[in-house]
Amino acid sequence: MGRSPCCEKAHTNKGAWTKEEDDRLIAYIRAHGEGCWRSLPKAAGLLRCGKSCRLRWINYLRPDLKRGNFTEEEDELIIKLHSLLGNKWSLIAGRLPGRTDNEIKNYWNTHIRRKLLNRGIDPATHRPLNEPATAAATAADVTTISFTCATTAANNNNNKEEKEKKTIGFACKEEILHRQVQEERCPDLNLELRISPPSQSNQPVSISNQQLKTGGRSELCFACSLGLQNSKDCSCSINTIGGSSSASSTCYDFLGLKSGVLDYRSLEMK
DNA sequence: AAGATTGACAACCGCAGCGCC
DNA sequence: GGGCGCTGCGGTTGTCAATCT
Repeated sequence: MGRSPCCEKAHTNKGAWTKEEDDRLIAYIRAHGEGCWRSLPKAAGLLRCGKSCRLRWINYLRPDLKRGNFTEEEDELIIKLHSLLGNKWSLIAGRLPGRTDNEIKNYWNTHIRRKLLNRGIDPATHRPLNEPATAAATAADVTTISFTCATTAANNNNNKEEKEKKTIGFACKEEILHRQVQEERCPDLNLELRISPPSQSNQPVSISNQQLKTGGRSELCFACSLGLQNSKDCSCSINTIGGSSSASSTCYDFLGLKSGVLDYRSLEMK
């Protein structure tokens, strides 16, 4: 097929950004706003590709960024989120205001990995390093969780679902296992994780403890189940455009953003 | 003091998803 | 429905400073 390159590499700068380039980028975005990264460099008079401009802005120049060291609370929150989400740095960053996915990814690789290893915890599986192989393998499997139960009946031949199975999703059996693992790991951690299949209300699958209590509401999309009910990814029927309050309030509260369950300052870690 | 090694983090690369035509 | 372009994401690399030998 052959996609055109994102920029004319021969005429673009690479490497570290200069103060002047930063100033130009900031001035342009202040005047015109974010977006249209491909045409931005030319319009702003920068010899950079749009991708580079976007990265520079998002990771270092955005005014709402919180620079400086990570706090102990942030450390522990990252660990908890990583145990749930894996290397979904953008999702993790979304729970840490002022932090970027790149920053968190780097911090994880340089600090937290070592910290967990020092604690005798495998940073990939969040299980003890001396865990028997079978248990470790089980935990590793849990990091790749799927919609299998929710979708196999109706969507056996759905390629998209197959892809989701390979990436991230939640299966009923595996979800329960995941929750059990989570509880073992962090017995004091209450993330109010409520996951259910996307718009498969007639299938009694993926029932969390909370759902058992409430009768198992399950009409929400995957985005909603991740607490992204107002995101562009939300496709569930209850999240209508215009966002009636009843619709959005019906969505689950992954990680307790709305309910405040995930007030990490109140979380205790051993 | 100088070279080697390690650590931290900024930046790049390639791919996938999505929307538009 | 399929091609194309844009954007965002995650993995990897590059660079520089600090530390070690």
